[in-house]
Amino acid sequence: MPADPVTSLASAVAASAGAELELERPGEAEHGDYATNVALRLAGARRKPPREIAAEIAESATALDAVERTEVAGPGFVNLFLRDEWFVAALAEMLADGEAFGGGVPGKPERVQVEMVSANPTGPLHVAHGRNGAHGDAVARLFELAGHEVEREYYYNDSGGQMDRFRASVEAVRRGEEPPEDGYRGAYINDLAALKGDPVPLMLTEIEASLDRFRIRFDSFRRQSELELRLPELLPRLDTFEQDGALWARSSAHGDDEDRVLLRSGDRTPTYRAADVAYLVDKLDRGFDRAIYVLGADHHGTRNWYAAVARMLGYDPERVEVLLYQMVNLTKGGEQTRLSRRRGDIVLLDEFMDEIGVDAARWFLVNRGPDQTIELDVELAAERTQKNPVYYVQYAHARIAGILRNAGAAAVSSEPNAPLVAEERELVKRLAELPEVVRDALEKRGPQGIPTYAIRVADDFHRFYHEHRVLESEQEAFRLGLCRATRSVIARCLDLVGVEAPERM
RNA sequence: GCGCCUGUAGCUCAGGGGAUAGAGCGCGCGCCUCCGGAGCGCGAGGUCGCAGGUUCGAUUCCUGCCAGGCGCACCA
Repeated sequence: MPADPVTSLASAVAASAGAELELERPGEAEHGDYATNVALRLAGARRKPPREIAAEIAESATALDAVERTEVAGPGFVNLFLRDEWFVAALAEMLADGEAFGGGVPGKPERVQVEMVSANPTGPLHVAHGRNGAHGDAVARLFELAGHEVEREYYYNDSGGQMDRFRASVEAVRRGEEPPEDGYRGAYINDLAALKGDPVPLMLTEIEASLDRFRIRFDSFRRQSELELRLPELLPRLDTFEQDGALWARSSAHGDDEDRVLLRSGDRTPTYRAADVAYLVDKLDRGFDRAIYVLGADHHGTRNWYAAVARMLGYDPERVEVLLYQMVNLTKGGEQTRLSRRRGDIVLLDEFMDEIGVDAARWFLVNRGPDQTIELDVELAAERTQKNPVYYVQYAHARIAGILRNAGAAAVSSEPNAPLVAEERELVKRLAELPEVVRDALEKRGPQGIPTYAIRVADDFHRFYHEHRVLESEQEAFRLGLCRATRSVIARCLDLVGVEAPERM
């Protein structure tokens, strides 16, 4: 089992108290290292005053080795004050775990597929696609850290009206003509026209290059045209009906918000929704325990469609998960006006990365919860790029790397030579939070807690560093151990959001 | 009209049934004989949209209302 000192302590306290409980870090130092509100929760059921229950729990917890003393406070909180031994043991566990600290061994390891970005290759990626990828990739990394097997997939439409217009536009330019009225235009169309062959794979190659730069690698790609071939076999297995000359899925009867057209009236060609059916079967038949769709909130109307398809086909709908994220709203110079490509404003992912760098770009796009619309002032983002907290966190990492470089072959140990100082204890407690922070982020499919936590870690480290010397101090070995663990935690957090952890800056 | 999301400090946002609601930026004041000052400390700044409800306790949960965003295609 990977180290999780806080949970271990909580279990120990729970055992002595005879009740499930959680520990939290009080806001005030006088309230101890950890506190629990079980007594308040139990008061109703046990029909006893909370402070009375708290006193009993406090009494029994005092017997624990890790606990120096306890107190009952406020309406019935139990505050725990821990001995140095607990901090020393916690650090030792973290160091023993090394890179694995924060990870997990799931009771039931899953094969997870995260399908993300999936922009149709009719043009370069926008910042909104960046949010899709940043979010999806972070969730994927969380699953991996938790011990699951993850594959990243990109799905795209390579046939149909949109792609026809795209190809026609490139062809027109190649003939020296203007793209059709409803076609695509722009510098990239001219660039594609200068190359030979089908523009779709050419465009896809460029998209892949952008994503590679954005540090997202895909394990597989799926094309709509290929999947559609299975439709004649699959559609009869669905709950369908004919109306107005079209074939409909009766998805509203299976949990969807409405029915969907599968085959158009007239030419009976399959819709995108029909291709969804083939794709879902394709995913689930490949044996993924969990198929995750990452979709922009403008697709929220179809969030129940996928599970409905799974139900109609007899699959467990629990295997299908739709992650929604809100829009990215770019403004410039504080004005609420939308950006326009025409004005040469930044809306492309590549331009965004040019402007603020890959690290800040990844950070900005997972920094906020997926349910929150991102309001981004491009001017400020570029101007304040050096003030971005991402650099604050990276700086802490580089600073520690510097100390460890200077330390050379000096001994590293989790055993202290003297009583721990407040900053050391605070830092250990902070590092010990990682397993829970990671679990929480995975559970809510919201990686925004990671950057926030990373800032706190950097904060505690900088404070510790400012107050105490590491090298040539009487606590050198212990503090080097603390540095090593801190660096590892920061590196882990940065990795989870796709940001580099520099040795130097 | 219906559905989803959001309303927390000047700005951008975390948080979330409990003890004095947090961060970054911006603003004000301090700190470099010292392992990296891309740093540290202190301060000003909030009726957590409004009104009810549940609860010993609500900024957090529920309902209604107000405001904003996004959907409601035989586009993807």
